[in-house]
Amino acid sequence: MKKVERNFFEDVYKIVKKIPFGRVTSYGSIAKYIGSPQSSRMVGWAMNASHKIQDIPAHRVVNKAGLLSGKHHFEGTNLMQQLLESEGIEINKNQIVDFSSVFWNPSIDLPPFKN
DNA sequence: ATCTTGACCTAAT
DNA sequence: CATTAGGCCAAGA
Repeated sequence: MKKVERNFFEDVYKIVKKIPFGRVTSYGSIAKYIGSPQSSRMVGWAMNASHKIQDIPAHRVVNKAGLLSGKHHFEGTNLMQQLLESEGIEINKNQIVDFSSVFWNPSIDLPPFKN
């Protein structure tokens, strides 16, 4: 058995994979769902490491303000925005339009924290 | 082993 | 409104 990633990262990946099409969520919400509401930075780190993993729609994860804080980590300058727009999400100035409508809260849509 | 940085969030000043 | 500080955990130098 090989444990390349910590349990924390795996949990993050699981949730990110479960983000529905055309929806987005925030780092903090994921962290909170896992049980560490103040470990949102780690979610970002998990995303940073997710570039080598497939099935990780990191473009669907933004910050709490609906700002594409991680767009600079994608290829090009606006790949993240294009991916989101291709899912029907409007973006203006790196900020998701009507963020509340497309926001997807794992704590609500998914069952309570279970491993 | 220590120190710094990081795709964050909240609260305080 | 801008800035600071605290918190969380991991990876790189």
